[in-house]
Amino acid sequence: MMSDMTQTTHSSTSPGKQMLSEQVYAHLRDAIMHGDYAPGAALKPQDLAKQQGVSLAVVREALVRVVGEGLADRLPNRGFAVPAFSDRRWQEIAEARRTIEPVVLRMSIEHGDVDWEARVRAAHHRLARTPTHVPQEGEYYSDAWAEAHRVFHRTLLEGCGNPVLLETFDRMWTASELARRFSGHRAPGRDGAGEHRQLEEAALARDADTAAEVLARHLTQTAAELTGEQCSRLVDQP
Amino acid sequence: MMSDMTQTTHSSTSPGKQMLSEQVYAHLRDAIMHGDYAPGAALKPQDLAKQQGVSLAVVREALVRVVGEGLADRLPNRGFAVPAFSDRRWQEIAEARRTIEPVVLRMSIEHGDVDWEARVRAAHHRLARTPTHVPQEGEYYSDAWAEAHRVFHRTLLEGCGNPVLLETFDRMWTASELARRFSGHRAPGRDGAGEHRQLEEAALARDADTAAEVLARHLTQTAAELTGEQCSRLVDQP
DNA sequence: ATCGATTTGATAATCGATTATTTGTGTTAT
DNA sequence: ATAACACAAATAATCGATTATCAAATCGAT
Repeated sequence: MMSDMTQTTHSSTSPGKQMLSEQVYAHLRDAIMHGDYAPGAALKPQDLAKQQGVSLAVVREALVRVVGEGLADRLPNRGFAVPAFSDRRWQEIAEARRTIEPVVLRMSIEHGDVDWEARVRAAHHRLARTPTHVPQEGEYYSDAWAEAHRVFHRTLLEGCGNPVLLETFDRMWTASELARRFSGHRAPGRDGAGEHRQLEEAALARDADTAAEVLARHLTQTAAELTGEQCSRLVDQP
Repeated sequence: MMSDMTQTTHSSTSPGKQMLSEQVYAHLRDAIMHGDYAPGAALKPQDLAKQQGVSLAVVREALVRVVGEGLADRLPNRGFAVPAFSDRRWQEIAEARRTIEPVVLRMSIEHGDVDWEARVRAAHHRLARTPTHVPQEGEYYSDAWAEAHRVFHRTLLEGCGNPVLLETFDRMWTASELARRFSGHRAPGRDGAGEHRQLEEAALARDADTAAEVLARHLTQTAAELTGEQCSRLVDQP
């Protein structure tokens, strides 16, 4: 793909002249989250350095950051590797989300202002209008939908106004998406769109109880899908 | 079996051969948490490298990790620095803990087994028997007590059996301790020991409601002390 | 032939030096 | 006197090469 090798282009606006390690880090992060590497695959600094046209040091720095975010494992003296999520690991992540996110959602609904309401509406609109799949882009959810999905769930919680809690959400969402990506899961038959609409409605109606309950069910069902893979054990959601 | 012929370069203590970056990271982490650096102080890679007798690369790697854990800030092209916590930042951390920890404590009390009960007893015993202050060690809580305190609170939650939730606790505890260290707070007049005993009793009695309530109050009061204290000694940092 | 010790190839970890950026200082023109 | 510019010192970021370590392949003895 296109790699911005431009050295100190101080003219253009967007591409920016950030630190090299930042670019490499972002690239690595996106690649892992996109599923470009198989679970358990080794992330060899030398290959990455050559491939990105940078030195070992910057690759190593990026890798350390990636490990810090849980997007890679570090085997002592054996280099870095894409984490291989076990079924148990996925369950733990899902349980953590079920434990924390409903509580934060309650706080968000209590504290959120009008601007938050508007952003929730906007995020849901974008999510609902984004196609979940695009044929050209592979078998999994489209990148655009995955991002809209993340933004919607995050926006729902942003009313809490607490950066620490939102950062916790970010970490868990990242881990959750990575595990989902590796679960080899396909689009479920369940009505995700309906659940999202319910969430939006309850949030805007300031109905914290309903919203928290819907979110908990939403997360429970998402987890059930992935672990009980071949299960046609359908969801009770009308 | 191969005997330990590998005599590390100059390491005196037994455990021996870790990665250099790991040692430097641990040292840096402890130093920051101990308050060896003033809030906002610059962490100069060159100085640290010389001081630790290692190369810039390992220091840089350690610094990146430290930044990832929130124990340092990274100013682009301006190096690393100890974070300067604002009053607002501290409030946010405290609120996040009040939001999450009681919920996890409930889960812990529901799921914890007998081994967990034993560990809670042990942790509380150690905490109660450790002096909060030692004259020689400065004006703040003793290192031993701080560690016992952390272990007690963590053990209380460990019954939940979810590493993801415990990792969340670890991050928040670290941030909380760092902020507390920088708040310039002294020993409060409140009965912290009594609260801890209440927590232990409620947990072992499997009284989730009481335990969660006591924990929430404990965290609220801890936060109130620090922010209240700062009214007398003002902090100008925005 | 199998088990164990040893060599070997690959690569992770580290280092010393180079380049690029920022900050502070001094100079000059308005 | 002030502000803008240019220069200089400090240091952050990066690079190329070296050393240490591990895993697989090889060899030898029972």
